Amino acid sequence: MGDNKNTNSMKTRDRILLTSLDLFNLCGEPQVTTIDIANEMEISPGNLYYHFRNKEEIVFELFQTFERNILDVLQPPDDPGVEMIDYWMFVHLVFEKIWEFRFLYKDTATILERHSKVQRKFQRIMQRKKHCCGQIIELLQQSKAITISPAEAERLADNVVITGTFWLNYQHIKQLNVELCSEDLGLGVHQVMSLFVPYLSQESREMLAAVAETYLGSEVASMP
Amino acid sequence: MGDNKNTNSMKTRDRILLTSLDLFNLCGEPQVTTIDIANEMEISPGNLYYHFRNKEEIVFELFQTFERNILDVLQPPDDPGVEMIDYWMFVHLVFEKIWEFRFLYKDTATILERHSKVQRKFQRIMQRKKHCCGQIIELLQQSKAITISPAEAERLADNVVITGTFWLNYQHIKQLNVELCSEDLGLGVHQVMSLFVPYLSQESREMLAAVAETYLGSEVASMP
DNA sequence: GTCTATATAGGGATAGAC
DNA sequence: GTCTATCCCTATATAGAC
Repeated sequence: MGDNKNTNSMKTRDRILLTSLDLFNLCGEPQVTTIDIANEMEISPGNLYYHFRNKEEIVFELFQTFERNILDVLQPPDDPGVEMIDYWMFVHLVFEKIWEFRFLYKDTATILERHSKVQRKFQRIMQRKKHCCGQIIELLQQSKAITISPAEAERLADNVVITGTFWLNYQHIKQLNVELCSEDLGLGVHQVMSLFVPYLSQESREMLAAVAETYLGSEVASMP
Repeated sequence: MGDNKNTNSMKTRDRILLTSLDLFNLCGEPQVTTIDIANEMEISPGNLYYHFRNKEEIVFELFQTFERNILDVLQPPDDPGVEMIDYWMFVHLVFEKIWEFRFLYKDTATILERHSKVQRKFQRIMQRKKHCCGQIIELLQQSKAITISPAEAERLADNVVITGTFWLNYQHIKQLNVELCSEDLGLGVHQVMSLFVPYLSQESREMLAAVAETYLGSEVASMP
């Protein structure tokens, strides 16, 4: 039943949401029918339609949960004493939240096509990601950890968002047979952080390398 | 009828392929039915099924054309006298080919889901992109235009492929109302090239900036 | 709240005439 | 090669009993 605690004691409405999320993440939202969801839960399709007008509404509700969660996470560290490890953890949190709702990122086009409300919300999340990235660059610059021109900072922010948004898709195509799991997310974090590396001071670069070593360990050596 | 010359004098089979390509690119492959294709061409659905067993076969044939084309393009420049502009043009050619078959990149997951043959082929195209990128880094290093460690070169190559593969998706979400057109591809090329910038020598960096100026002109100023 | 049964619609695909 | 007619299947969604 995936990572979520989905027990029979829960309200049916919530169980539908959790089961849908699991199936969507596993098979892709377009592949999962309302019947599939009902079967998996061992309830009748009629029951499902008592709780939700249609499949769209399930997707929309899941998206709203995602939106609340990710906007919550997208508060970059801003203490004066932030270290490289804090940035790493921050990116990791974002990746974990995306992982939890990865079906939204697997078939984004198809899903956004249908609901213009979700379109704009998804767009705003990406803008927010970029804004966060800008703030982080600002911070790094203040602490002399990075040297970068405004124009390059703009390109860097876009590249961070692109890699942060599509790394899962990339990895999925790269290893079609191997099923990715949440333990592999560190590789994505590493990939994103690597975008900052050439701009970092020698000192910060070494600190980042140490963090990567800690969090990836041998994994980094076995990367394809 | 899009960019392709699709005239009534052509063989029906080829007209089906061109019309499908246009509709797929315009609306997304999952949204387009065989009926839509037949209607657009003003032939009967039965006629379409005379030429193709099913929709899958149309997609597969289009994919094969794309594969031949892109593998043809993915030969990085290797003359001793290559300049920054040659790399720019190379990336531009890749973007143009992807643009021509952009439906494959818009709903990749859904499309790959169905045909395991296409899966492996698409995977190989990405590997090839990365290989190309590696060769380019090698060349740049030989001509002293770039300084980069092997580990960083590996991350850079992945980032280049990610941005090269998903920039269209990114741009599409970013500007949902505005319809992207092939004239905007320069922005994607610029985004990819920006990944190399921090590693470039001062001289090469200035050359690249000049090329970008020429090919983007005022466009670069109006970027969001 | 939950079930069973069923209506509806749309897309994929075929048969057979021309 | 092309058309018309039609079939089948599957997914969505509803009605009404319990």
